[in-house]
Amino acid sequence: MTASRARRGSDTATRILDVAQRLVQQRGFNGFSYADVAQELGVTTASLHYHFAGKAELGEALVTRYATRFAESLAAIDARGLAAPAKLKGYADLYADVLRDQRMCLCGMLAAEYQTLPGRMGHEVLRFFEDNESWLAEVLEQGLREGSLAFEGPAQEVARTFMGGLQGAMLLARPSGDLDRLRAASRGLLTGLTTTVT
Amino acid sequence: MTASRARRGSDTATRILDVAQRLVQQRGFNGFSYADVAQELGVTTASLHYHFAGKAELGEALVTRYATRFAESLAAIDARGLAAPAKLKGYADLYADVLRDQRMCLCGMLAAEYQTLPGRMGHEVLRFFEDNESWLAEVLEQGLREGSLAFEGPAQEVARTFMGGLQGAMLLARPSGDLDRLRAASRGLLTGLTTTVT
DNA sequence: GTCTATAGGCAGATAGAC
DNA sequence: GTCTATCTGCCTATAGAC
Repeated sequence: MTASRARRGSDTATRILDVAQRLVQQRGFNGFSYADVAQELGVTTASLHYHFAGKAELGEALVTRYATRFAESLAAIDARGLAAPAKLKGYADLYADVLRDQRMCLCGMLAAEYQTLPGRMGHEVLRFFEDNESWLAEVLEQGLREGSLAFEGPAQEVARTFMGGLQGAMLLARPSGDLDRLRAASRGLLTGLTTTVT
Repeated sequence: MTASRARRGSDTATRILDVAQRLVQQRGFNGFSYADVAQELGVTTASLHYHFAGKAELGEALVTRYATRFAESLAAIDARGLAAPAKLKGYADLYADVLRDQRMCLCGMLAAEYQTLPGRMGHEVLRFFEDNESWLAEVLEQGLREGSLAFEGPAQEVARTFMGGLQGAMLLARPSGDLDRLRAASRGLLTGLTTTVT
């Protein structure tokens, strides 16, 4: 897969992933073809098959890269040493970034198509959400300890509700192209967790 | 479209819609074919084209029927004359019904695929969500008047956040096949709106 | 690494017999 | 209403030249 390349970020494999990712986020895994990607890059589909054996392998690479980058973003939030509400705000902001260009979260889109995905892809999508849940649950526990957050029930359940709220808000905001809808939902979900007066 | 038929609910057009609806809810509009539906019904694709000129027309019929039925369910909730929290619970229960058979909400699935949908279909999907929003917003206002609900900001925004929370919960619950996740999210979203002590 | 050429299959769709 | 037969186009994928 073009292993030895000094200038990362612009070799062919990476550009294929970039275009394919955008297409999946906008149209779904069943809504784009090798031909779409090839045409946009000005190459042939045969060239794509050199870099990624098949659509399934391309899909796996997409999810893997996306999950890695997302984990890095979460680590970056952690590194700032913020209070729990600010961390949640940072998390929600990641979603706002995704919504630009009328994109859905890659894994949110793939979750919708889950039953049609190649097996390995499906597993990676599941893991993405589990990792998100774990990170959020930790932040929520931190908030409890700090007294900056208040909620009932297991942190993991609240984490899922929060993450689902953001995914659903993206899902509904995208058709109308209204970024503010996601922002409003983020605010609403956050205020439901924040202690009224610190 | 097979207009004159006494025994409604089992004529061919209806059975086509039933199978197609399930396939769209499970696999997406770009994840099923006329051949899939035809095979399951033991007819040919040519027969499907007799009832629905093309996939776009079939899709429109699917959304129209789904929206009509959903509106009827909401009217049924209204007819019971419940307090606002109970109405919201009734609304959330509609989503729980949908999740059975690993199904996504038809319009939630189509929202993901929005950018690939035939124009008319897209419009109908948008209208579905607008109608839902309006109904929820009214219930929320009722809750404010009753004193049974408490929230900040415009009712319409809260309605969107609530609806998005349920759609997102379905999206995330379906891959793991865990119905309880949706129930937990429903509870969480509701308690965020309910006045602590009446 | 990228190309041309092509295979083989499935997609949505239509014509016309029954 | 449903069928057979067929069309055209796109899809994923491969072989082999450059």
